[in-house]
Amino acid sequence: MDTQPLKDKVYKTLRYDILTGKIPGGTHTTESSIAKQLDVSRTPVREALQRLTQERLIISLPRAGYLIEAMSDEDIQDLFSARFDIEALVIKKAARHITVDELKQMDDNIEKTKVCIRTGELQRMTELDLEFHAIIYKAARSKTFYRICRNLGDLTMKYRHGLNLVRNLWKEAIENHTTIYQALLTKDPDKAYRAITRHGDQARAQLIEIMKKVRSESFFKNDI
Amino acid sequence: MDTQPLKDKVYKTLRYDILTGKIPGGTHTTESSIAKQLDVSRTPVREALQRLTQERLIISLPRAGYLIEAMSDEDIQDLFSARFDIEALVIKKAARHITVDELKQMDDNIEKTKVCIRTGELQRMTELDLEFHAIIYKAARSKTFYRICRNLGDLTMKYRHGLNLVRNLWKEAIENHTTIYQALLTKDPDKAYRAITRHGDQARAQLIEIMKKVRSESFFKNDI
DNA sequence: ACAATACAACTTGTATACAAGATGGTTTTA
DNA sequence: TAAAACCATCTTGTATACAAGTTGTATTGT
Repeated sequence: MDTQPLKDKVYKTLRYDILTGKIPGGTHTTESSIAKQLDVSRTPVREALQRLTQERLIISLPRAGYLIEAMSDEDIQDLFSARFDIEALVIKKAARHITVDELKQMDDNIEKTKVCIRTGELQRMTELDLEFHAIIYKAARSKTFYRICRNLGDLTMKYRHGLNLVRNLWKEAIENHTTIYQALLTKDPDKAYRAITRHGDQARAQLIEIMKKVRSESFFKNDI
Repeated sequence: MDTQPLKDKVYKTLRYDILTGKIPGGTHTTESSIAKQLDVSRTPVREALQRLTQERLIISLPRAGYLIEAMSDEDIQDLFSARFDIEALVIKKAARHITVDELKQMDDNIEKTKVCIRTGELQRMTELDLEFHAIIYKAARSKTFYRICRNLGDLTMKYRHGLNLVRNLWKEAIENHTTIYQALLTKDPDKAYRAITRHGDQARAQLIEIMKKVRSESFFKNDI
């Protein structure tokens, strides 16, 4: 589409680069430098940066540029906990409303993910994971929860990036997805609740593990 | 403060006017008209409008101005349900972490509200209500939940405006606040959970009642 | 009279010029 | 030599000019 406004292009570009870690947390940047890089004026860049600021992906330093948000370990854990707390709430609703068609979509999603694990398409796997959870959000039949969950899902994406490095963790995740799917098949809210809670607990444990590793690695690097 | 950027002033002004209903839902407006009214250029207005668009308070019509969001009854109920579902989750956490100082703040808040009910300061009552809930959000010790709850609280504010007209409803609300406070005093998560759930159910019932009234009134008006 | 086309008046989208504040280095003075 | 003041430079903040798209109306032709 040629008709897409520049500000949206800029927004999407920056957002993607931040969420995938291409622009690492802690990076300092300015409106002009981004404008120059993307060959547009400052105006669309300003608007994109403002949206990202509101989404808490970057921090505006008044008259001193912008900083790519780097959450503390504590904040990251808080984000993950909150996300799964809310998803646990949401899945109960989803269990009551989910349709056979949506269950079919989940099943397809799981099969596709299995293929991706074998072929090692990391990027695609992340997309499929987002999609899987989005099916649940949608099945809950609440616009408000859908919006909140999508937002949290996007935010966590940034910090889940380390997971891509460990093949094993994806296997665990897909097992959990299968369990969740089976629970939803029976339309039992409590069963689904337990399934997603386990998924969340494992994800959180993995996160802490990875954070430890990253921490110790960078510790060594800084020490040399 | 003279140092406050114009865009922030514009944002706050518009936001307040929308949330309090001074600018009614469904109103159509443009960047230029707002700029003229507030005697600033379009630039700060654009940025304010964009923030509000992201917050779902207004809708951007590409090259055709802006529309003040007017949620459907269904969406409003969804918003209220989601808000109290999440608050129920949050208050369990709050019950575990709340300090005596915060409990004192709640107590003060309740006393102040009682005074306001007698004097009939509607504006102040709304502020105190937001404050009461904010104490709970804060006591949950989760930045993520705090952010979500504040956002939902602000959004519901707009649609709670009808409540101001009915003195009786405020009395019910303050009774519920007292119950919640007492539950938190005992630091019993489940008791607190039950208290806020009741508060939510009543608020939702009141909302439906008021929506019916508004609906039938406007029905008559349109019928003449 | 009706339909189609063109134009005029809106709208937002984008670029740019300039204002104003903050920061850091350099120069000057004690 | 050290400290203070000033200025150059970099940042965002704001205004404005112009581009481009959309819509509705008026005019013209059939």
